[in-house]
Amino acid sequence: MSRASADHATYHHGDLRAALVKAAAVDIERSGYENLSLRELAASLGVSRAAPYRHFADRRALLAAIAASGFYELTAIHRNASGKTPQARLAAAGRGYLAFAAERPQLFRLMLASDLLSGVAGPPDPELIKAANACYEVFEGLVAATLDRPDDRAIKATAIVLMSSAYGFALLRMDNRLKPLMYGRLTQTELIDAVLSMQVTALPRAGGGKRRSDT
Amino acid sequence: MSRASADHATYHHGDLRAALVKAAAVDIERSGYENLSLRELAASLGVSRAAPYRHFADRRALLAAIAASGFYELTAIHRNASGKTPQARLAAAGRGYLAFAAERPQLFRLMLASDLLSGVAGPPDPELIKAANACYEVFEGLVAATLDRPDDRAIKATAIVLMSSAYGFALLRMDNRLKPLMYGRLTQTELIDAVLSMQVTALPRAGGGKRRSDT
DNA sequence: CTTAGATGTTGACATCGCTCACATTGCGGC
DNA sequence: GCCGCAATGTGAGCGATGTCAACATCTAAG
Repeated sequence: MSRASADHATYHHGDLRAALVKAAAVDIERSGYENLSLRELAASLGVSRAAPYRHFADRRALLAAIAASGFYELTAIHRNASGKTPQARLAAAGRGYLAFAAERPQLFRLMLASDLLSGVAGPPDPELIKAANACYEVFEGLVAATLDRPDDRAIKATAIVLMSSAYGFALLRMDNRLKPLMYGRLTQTELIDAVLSMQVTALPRAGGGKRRSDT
Repeated sequence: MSRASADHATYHHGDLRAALVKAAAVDIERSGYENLSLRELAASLGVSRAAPYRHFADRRALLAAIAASGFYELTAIHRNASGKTPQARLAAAGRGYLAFAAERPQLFRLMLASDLLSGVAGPPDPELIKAANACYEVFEGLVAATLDRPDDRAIKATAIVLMSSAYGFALLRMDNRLKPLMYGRLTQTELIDAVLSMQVTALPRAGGGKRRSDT
């Protein structure tokens, strides 16, 4: 039941499925999901090359399972975000989200920027869709709690806009891509504050005003 | 055989390098950059499978060239954004950016969400870095023009926040991932308006105020 | 015309995802 | 206890892929 250790020669592998997901997640963080090799992965776990196919239909299915587990984790982060006010809870969730993306950038990229959910390389895994939607709904709940008059349109518009900001910033920040832009000028935390406060500033108006920018 | 019908062909295959980039971009839009096959690509152009290696060191180099050409195009879009006021020009550039992402989602993903710039699977291509930086700088210029007192910190903070929003929204919107969330409630254009107006609302304060959100 | 360099081809190799036939283990029914 | 069945792991192998080396061909310069 516990994680099978390499030294213990077991009849069969303890829980190969879980071991595969775990080891693959580590591999991915090292070299990106595009470069994950199933054979190499199997070898590193001491099983044959065909063994993974007893638990996953194909490579995409493994990646989908990894992504789904990532969404479960992210959902828990959102659920556990604590604070005295709804705004504080939302901000805490946002920081948790950005921390998650910073610590596991390649997993984050697999979850939200791969072809797994796009359907361009085959229909998306149903469990993955469910996991991603569940994560979104928790976030939407956090957003709804911060609105004074939470009608559905305002909730969704605000949630999507906030999510876009956090998502885009998380991806841009990864791999130190932003670093050359702020040498000695802006620290990461200053930037995060800018993102958060900018959104909070604009928040009350979101979805409500018909205010249009001049085209 | 199926020679390229280039009437100004100088030697064997006209301009194979450009033909490769162009055909590969089409292939990528159909099935994602992860599933691009060099051999298939070469065959579709009527050349042998080793021919591409006369122009690109490896598969990554081809992908990098495609991504770079995408950045050139995006830079041109930003440069050509027209409007009466700086704000209008910035908004026009934003719409062009979102339109680009909507029309060529897989190219957009390759440019901004692949492992090419991350360095996790080898050092990034220098030309690609240059192309991406050039694109950013044009955008930063558009942002700077909208600020009243454009000190460097404010410019960079605002540019990054705006870029994050547009970038995240573009990626979230692709593959109709947002569609289930707004059935009969929000149209795409309404959402785009929300993103833009929300940013514009918050814009004057960005990077300037020490205003902190309650944590 | 000659020749050097650029461009394209053929053959080969290692690796990859994936499948199939077979061996082994564990568990539930007798 | 025993047996059989389903789950799990193995090994060999197929087709496709990225990549390289040796060879062939064409262009352009001298």
